[in-house]
Amino acid sequence: MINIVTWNINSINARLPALIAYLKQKQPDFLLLQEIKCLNDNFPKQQISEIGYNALFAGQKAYNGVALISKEPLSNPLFELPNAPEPYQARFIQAETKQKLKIISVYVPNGNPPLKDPENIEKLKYKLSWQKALNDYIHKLINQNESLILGGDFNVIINDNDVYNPEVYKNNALMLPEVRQNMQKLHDLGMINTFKHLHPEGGNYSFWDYTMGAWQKNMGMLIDDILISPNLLQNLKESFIDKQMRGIDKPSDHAPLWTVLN
DNA sequence: ATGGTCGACTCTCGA
Repeated sequence: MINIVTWNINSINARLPALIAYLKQKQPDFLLLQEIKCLNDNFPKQQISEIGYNALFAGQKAYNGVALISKEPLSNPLFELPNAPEPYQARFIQAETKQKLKIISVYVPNGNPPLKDPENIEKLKYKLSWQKALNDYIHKLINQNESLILGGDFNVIINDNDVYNPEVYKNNALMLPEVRQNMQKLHDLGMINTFKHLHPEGGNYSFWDYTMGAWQKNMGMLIDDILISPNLLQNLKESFIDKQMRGIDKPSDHAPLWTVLN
């Protein structure tokens, strides 16, 4: 059994006690983090290694940042998405397990605010370019018959039933048709969205905004996903969202999403 | 109950 977890932690240093307690208690094999929001020099590698975990990370100042936390040491790290748009942002990290699984943590650009003012269209364009670069890269790996675990915050509400009120978000960069089409491309390449494959009914969320009492009112959305390559589908056991982590003191606005393979 | 999101950073931006 292999447990893979993705969690947008919204600052690894603000969340460090919760992270350490979570690793100690739940013992995932692989934890994919997003929005660590620190420079590499400020990554808490000592505290993580003290509890028996390895860490690879791609950080930057103040924003973004991704990491791979693992029980086994990982090899062949890649810290940049090939052909990603300029300027560089820390949104991609990949490494390999002993069994030659490629594990990838991504923080896809948010892209808001959409349209309206011309200056801000740049964020949406950056998102679309980044998604295309990811799709091209995954396409290449699938053609090479690699075994892939691709997890992270994709910043896409895939279906209308993945958000409490789709009307509110219909012009939002998380739901725009071209953004959804780029996400659909991963599916068309054969990648399987583990949670949605096992729970197609909708109404399950991984993110609740800090504002509006969104958590208390269950005004959430599903934007965190773990995708696996088609050659791993036979091993897919279960997937679930660990909602209780959104209810802790000083929570991230995202809950961890788990996938179990055998 | 006189509030109302959070985190990083220099005070405003990004989510």
